[in-house]
Amino acid sequence: MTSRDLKKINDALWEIPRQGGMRVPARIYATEKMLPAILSDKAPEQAMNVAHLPGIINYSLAMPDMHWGYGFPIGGVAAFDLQDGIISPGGVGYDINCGVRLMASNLKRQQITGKMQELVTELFNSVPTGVGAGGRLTVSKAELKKVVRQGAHWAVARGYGSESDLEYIEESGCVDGCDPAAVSAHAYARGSKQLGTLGSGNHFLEVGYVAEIYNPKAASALGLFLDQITVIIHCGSRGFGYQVCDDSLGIMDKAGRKYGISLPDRQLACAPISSPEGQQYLGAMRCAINYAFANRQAIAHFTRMAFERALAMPPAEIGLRTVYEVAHNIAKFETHLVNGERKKVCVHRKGATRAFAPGSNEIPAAYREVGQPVLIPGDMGRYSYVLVGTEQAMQDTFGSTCHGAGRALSRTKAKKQARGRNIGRELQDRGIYVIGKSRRTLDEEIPEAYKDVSHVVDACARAGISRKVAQLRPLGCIKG
DNA sequence: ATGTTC
Repeated sequence: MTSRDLKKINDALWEIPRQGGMRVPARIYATEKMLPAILSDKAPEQAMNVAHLPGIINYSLAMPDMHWGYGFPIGGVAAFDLQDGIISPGGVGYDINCGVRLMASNLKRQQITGKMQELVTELFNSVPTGVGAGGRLTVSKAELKKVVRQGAHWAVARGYGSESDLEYIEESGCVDGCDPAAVSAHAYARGSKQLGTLGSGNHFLEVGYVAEIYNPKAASALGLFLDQITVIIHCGSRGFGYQVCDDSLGIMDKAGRKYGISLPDRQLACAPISSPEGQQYLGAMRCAINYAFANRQAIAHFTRMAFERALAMPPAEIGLRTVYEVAHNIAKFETHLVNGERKKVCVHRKGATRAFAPGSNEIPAAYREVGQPVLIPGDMGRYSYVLVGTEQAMQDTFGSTCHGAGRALSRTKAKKQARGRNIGRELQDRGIYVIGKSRRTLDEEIPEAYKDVSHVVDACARAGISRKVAQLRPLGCIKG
């Protein structure tokens, strides 16, 4: 695809007109400068494919961090009519409820100078990390059924973190409508040993600090101040969510044929929301959503413990509280304004973040005036961002924005570029102490493997679908 | 993303 195939809507928004079997146009959020990289990938074609799906409302949307994914593009947002529309596992992704928690402390950067190595080591020893990591917290299948019903509440009830965390998690850390009977024995078996584990790939736990504030009023509402020590936890539903997704694909493939849904790409396999197959996936997916909420809640607890041990300070002095937690691989029923009327729709966000406007009841009371916090991790070496949602996002993107930097290099290309280098040492020279479980992951995750997240965030700000609040910079990190 | 899986 070339830029000639796009119609310019404004400086940060482009449209692929409806053509062929597309039911709606596709819209890409990006600045002109970002277009060549976006168009060099198959992701725009995937956004067009999504526009073919039954019941899609308004547009097939793609955020500036879009790139190629399974069926739907990563960075894709699509809402479907509850009567005529579909639910698709490819529109959620393999890592169901992959998401990000931001924690902020009472500490200033200067207070932990020289302690980063100890702190990161303690974190690495406290949070199981890497492919197949598990074992810290093992639960029976019966207990796991409670986990998938209760989400983060399950973790808090068992002493992992506090009640006050729950208010600051999207959906308060638990969604309704889960169906534990829709989850396979294999998924339960995989999930039983993986609560409180980080995983691998782009998942990480990072200690950083507030480096810049763009919006003092919003930063103050979120309790953020310059040089404040922060923690970002990025992970998902581990083998449990993966298995739920995998189990559903075969079922969806058959359902597509049964209901006569014609697809431009088999990976868009889906079923009508109202069908038994659609309901089964929704029930199982919601179990995985809650599993991920419980997972991040347990990790947050281990993080607090590690801080206390490494810094030899009491919890009140460290003061690590949850600023907010977002999901960025999820499908949810939400009420949006469609053609001037409030309507409940099924929003798929795959590598995209909810970004609700000021005033929404879904936002914690303390933040309601400034909008929903949106947490955008960058790469290991540069920076991450805190944004807030806007009214424009409610009107244009079903209350959604970007989710991260987006890959610039494939894993294979990144590994090739990292050959002969010592990535840990390079990052240490930049003042970032990293412990990685495997050298391979560290190589795949070199900063150059990612686009500059500031460009992504600026495109969303320019389009008006979120506002910049603060920039965070890394000091230490653990990786799978 | 996942973990060694027809």
